[in-house]
Parts: sequence; C-alpha cells; structure tokens
Amino acid sequence: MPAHLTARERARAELTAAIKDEARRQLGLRGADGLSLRAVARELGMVSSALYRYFPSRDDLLTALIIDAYNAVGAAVETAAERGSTPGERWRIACAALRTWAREHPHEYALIYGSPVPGYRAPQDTVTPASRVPTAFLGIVHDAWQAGTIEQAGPAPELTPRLREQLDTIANHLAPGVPQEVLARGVIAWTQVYGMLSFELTGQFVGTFEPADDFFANAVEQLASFVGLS
Amino acid sequence: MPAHLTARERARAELTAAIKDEARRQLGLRGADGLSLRAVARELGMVSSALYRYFPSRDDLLTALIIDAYNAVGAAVETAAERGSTPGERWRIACAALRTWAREHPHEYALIYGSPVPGYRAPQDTVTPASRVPTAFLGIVHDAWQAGTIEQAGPAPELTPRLREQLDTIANHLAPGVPQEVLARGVIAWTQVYGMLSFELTGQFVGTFEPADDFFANAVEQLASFVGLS
DNA sequence: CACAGTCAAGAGCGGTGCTCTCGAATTTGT
DNA sequence: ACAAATTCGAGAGCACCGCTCTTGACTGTG
Repeated sequence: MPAHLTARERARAELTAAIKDEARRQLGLRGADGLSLRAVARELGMVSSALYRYFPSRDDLLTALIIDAYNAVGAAVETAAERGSTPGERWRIACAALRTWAREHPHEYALIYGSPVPGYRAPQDTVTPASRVPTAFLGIVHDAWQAGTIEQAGPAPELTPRLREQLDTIANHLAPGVPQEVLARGVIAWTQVYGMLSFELTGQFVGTFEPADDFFANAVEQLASFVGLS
Repeated sequence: MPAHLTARERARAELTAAIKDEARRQLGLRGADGLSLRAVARELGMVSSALYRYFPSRDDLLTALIIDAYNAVGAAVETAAERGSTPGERWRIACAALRTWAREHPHEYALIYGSPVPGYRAPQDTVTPASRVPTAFLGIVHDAWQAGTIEQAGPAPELTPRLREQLDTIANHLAPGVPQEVLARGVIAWTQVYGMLSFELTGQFVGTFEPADDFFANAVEQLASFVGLS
C-alpha cells in the first residue's frame, strides 16, 4: 500500500481486494453462477448496494476475477516453461503446471476456459492476459525452432492459403520465423491439452481415466513427438 | 401419439414435449442459466407452478434437455460414421458432422460438454446417451483394426500398468481386441477434436482461426494419420 | 353417478441483480 | 480553518427467479 494515498483511497483499495477475495472464495465453493453480490456483501458485513461503489455490476466483478485468473494461470505456465533444459522437458513441465493449476482452481479454470457465462461478453481488457498461456506454449516451440532441434515425423497435409495466412498472423506476433507446418502442430498440441483438461474437469472421464495422470502424461509425451520437441 | 392413450395422457405427452421445445428455444437464445421456468410457462400461456406437474424442478427439465442433446449429437455422429468407405473417410465425416452439430446448437453443446451448471450433478440416465459419440468414434477405430488397415507412425511411449488397465476397461466395452496403444491414440484424437470445438465455440480463436474450417480440417487429417486410419 | 386422481391457478417465501435517495464522512480548494 | 465538493454506506424498493402449498375445477373409472 503506497503511503501517498489518502486514507479514503487506501480503504478503497483494501475493500476492492477484500471483495475480490471473498468473491473468489465463493466462486470456488459454488461456481460462477453461484457468485452472488448480496452474499459477498453479507459476508463482508456490508449492504449489497454498497458493493456497486466498487464494481458497477456483477459482470464487472466477474471480469476482474477472469483477468486475475488468466494472469494466475499465465504466470504459472510461464515460470514452469522456464524450467527444464530441453524443449521437450519445458513442454512437459509446462503442461503439468497447467494441469496442476487447473485441478487446484477448477472453478476459475471453468470461468476462463469453460462455456462462457450466459449474457457475458469478454471485454478487451482480457485479451492480453488471456494470451499468456498460448504465448508461453508457442514460445517453447519458437525457441526449439531457433535452436534447430525440431524434427517432425509423419505426413503433413497441404495447408490451404487461408490457413497459411492465419498461421502467419500468429507467427508474426508470437513465434516469428517458425514454419507454418510446425506452428500448426503446436496449436494442435495446445488445443489437445486443453481438451483433455476440460474432459477431466467436467467429469467426462468418470469411470474410465480416473485418475487421469497417466493418460495425461502419455498424451503430453506423444504430443511432444508430434510437434517435434525433443 | 399412440391411440391407446387416454385424452389426459395424450395431453400430458404433448404438453411435456411443448415445454421441452420452448425450453430448448430459450436455451438457444440465452444459454443454460437464461433458462427460466417462469419464462417457459409464460410463453406457453400457463402459470409457473403448473410446470412442476411435468418437471419436478428446473434441474429435471435441464436433465431432459441434456439427454435429448446427447442423443441428438450421438445420432448425428453415428449416421455420419456410417458413411464413407474407408476408416479415414468415416473419421473425417464423423468429425465434420460433430462440428456441424456443435455450431448449429452451440448452447446445447455447451450444456453437455461445457462447464457443468453450478449445483447440477448429472444423473445416471445421462451416461448411456453420453457415450454414443465416443462409442461411434472408437467404433471407427475398432472396425479399422479388425480390417487390419491401422498403421501407426512415430514413437509410442511406454504405457504404465494403470493406464493399461484403464484402456482395457474401455476396450472391453467399446472396442474389443484393439491394442492399448491404438486405443490410446484414438482417445487422444477424440479429446483433441473436442478441444478444438470448445475453443472455437467459446471464442478463444477470435482474431486468429476465424473461420476455423481449414484449421479444423487440417487437424482432423493429421489426427487420422496419428491414429493410423487410412 | 359418485369417487379418486389429476390438473391449472393463485398466493406466498426467500432469494437475486440493480437503482435511487439520503445523510454522514472525507477530501479538496480557498 | 472553514466551506464546498466529492465519496461513501445504508436503506427502501423494483422486477425477476425457483419453489411450495392450497384451492377449486376437471377427467376417467368403478
């Protein structure tokens, strides 16, 4: 808390944080729709209308939580992707970190990667935090390509012109110099990891891959080969 | 409508169907949380409490919609998987059918594959309809294996004993005789398709793969090779 | 024809997001 | 130092939600 703030500003910052903390706690208990402004206010010992001094609407509070969640999972994957000496290792560690975070914060994971809350539309403030995880994953691919260690096996189908364009847009922002074929497999691998996690968290694996640890590790390993990480 | 039913039974069946239809309509407009019993009743010209004669609670109505959705997407994928002469063709057509259905019924897709509705817990009645899609996909793999056309490329990591057990459980139910290595890749491919669809439907591809047609087709093609379908 | 079962309707409970007003507290400008 | 401007918490209230219970009318059957 910077000292140059007035008492009112300090109080406001603290209360804003307290509201987000309590909201996050309720989110972990009852999920996104279970998040009630009145309940948050009640728990904080204030009246519901007072909350609107800090968040103009329920959606704005949700947006704040979404941005925080994006940043949290982004930071987790980023620091994980820095560990490991080879690209393959970095990939495995980053995937494991993503899964760990997702399992520890299932409701926040659902909040950012699950079906969007009904009327909710993500504002522009979320796109930068949202890109941290894919950026970290593609960064591994990018570094591996720069190091010249990428070797892709198996046939790669022809890329359509439009797909080449789309891949170029991504490459220019996140992985300059990486060939489109390599980038395509990188994105495929990342969506695959996401699919597995969502299946596990939404309970679609109940009765089969439970626990899903081994299946996840196996898939991550095969995806590393698929992308050409070693 | 069978004729041996009494007038009361016929009216009940019709009203039940009308309620589900209107609920499905609202689901398509405002999503799962936007589904309001009062609004359904209002639209049907009755009073909200009357709805409880047909569905004991909002969750029961949702469950009915979920089962219908599982059966709808299951039927779509099943009939698609029957077309095509080669396993590779059947795979591609089935994936395309799944994507088409998902894009045409995004809210129903979110209902069954998205983050589970907060307090909602899927009852046992849903598991059989829910298994139709994975069963259809693994059926393609099974048939291809029986026909002896499966050729897998690339290294396959060692399967742990626990993962072998889990794969055996699945094989015994859905794809008897298929080796665990092949089955593992089949499940990986199916979760990948799901991950791509969820990314597309939740808008995570906005600004990059838009439209996602080409990326989807490319991934499906590469996954066919990955599984060994030809 | 009467009785048992089924039905729609209404009132009501506790909950929600959100708006508005009012008086008190605090910050700011002179 | 004091008055003006701003910010804040509290309360009442609106419209909506899921759900329960009771009441009176209707239907099918013995």
